[in-house]
Amino acid sequence: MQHALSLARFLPYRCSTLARKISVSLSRIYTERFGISIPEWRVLVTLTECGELQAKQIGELTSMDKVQVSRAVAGLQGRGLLQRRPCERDSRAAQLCLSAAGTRLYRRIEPEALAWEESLLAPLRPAERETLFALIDKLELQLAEMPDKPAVNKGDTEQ
Amino acid sequence: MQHALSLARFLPYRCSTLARKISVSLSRIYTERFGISIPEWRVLVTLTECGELQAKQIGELTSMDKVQVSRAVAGLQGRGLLQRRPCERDSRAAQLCLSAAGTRLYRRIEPEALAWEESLLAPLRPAERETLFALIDKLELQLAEMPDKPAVNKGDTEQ
DNA sequence: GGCAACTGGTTTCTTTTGAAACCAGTTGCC
DNA sequence: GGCAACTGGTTTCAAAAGAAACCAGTTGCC
Repeated sequence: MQHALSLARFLPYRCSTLARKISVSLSRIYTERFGISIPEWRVLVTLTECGELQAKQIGELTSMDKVQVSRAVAGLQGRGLLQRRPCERDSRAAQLCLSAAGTRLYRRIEPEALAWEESLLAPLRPAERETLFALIDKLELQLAEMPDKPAVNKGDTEQ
Repeated sequence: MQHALSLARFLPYRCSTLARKISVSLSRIYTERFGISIPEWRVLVTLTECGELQAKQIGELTSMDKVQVSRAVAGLQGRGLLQRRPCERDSRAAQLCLSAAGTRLYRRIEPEALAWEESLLAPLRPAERETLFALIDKLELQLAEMPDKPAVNKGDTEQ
């Protein structure tokens, strides 16, 4: 049969193993030496980028669900890397930002993370890098528009 | 600072979230309706492709470790989808292949999986698809060659 | 033959992840 | 005001993943 499925040419497989290998290799930089998990790392990046955010916003920006964000925030706060300030508009929520120690830690990790990424992207010319990100953008966009598959979802218990 | 890290342009993040979204969406096809996990699915594909293999070979072909393979194989065998035959050359190992039921099941899932992939790749022209796989190949190759430890080489990375 | 090192594969234990229940506070509506 | 529906965030519980111990069989070497 002419279009038999082969893992080597099956995008979900290729994408998944590539992502896993990248994660494992990169996360050594902040996991082994600084004890930062991947979700915690994402929170660090996002708070550095945006300054002060609520947990929900972090979730939206990082594509993590609220449980992951909650745990990452708790972890960072427990080590004094993050501060929470009550939100006056809504007392359920809190405004989160990095502490001085958190910012210092981030400054130490960031250049190494960027250098690692650079060494991964080394074999790609600038145009190829653009193409890569553009293709990822297209795929994400397409995913968002694809019907969420089989039968219709009934009770939407999303809260 | 000119090259501040932003998640949206950080390949590890983009790749990881893309892979996760793809997996979640695709795996519904075989998880919800057929009770097949992702590792089990990979074993199905690989055995269909190769006929008869030992667990170790499956692991190499699918980038899964031996624990994952062992569990997936046990799961499939438990449902009569896979047969194991003792290997005469080495009685520790077993020759694995799909049973008739396993092959039938696979034949039902495969076209749906391919159709799903096709709908994901729909916005990409053939040349773009080639480019995408070529880029993934390059990145995997580069990953394999990168030192596995955070050896810090500042600034260099030219070439 | 016999012993040590090794390998294919499974099991056990711990950590991680995700789903759903939950709590506290807010909003909308009468 | 008061009640119901909702939302931000945490906790609890169960499934999944990974590391390391383990078992049984094989290989190499004396």
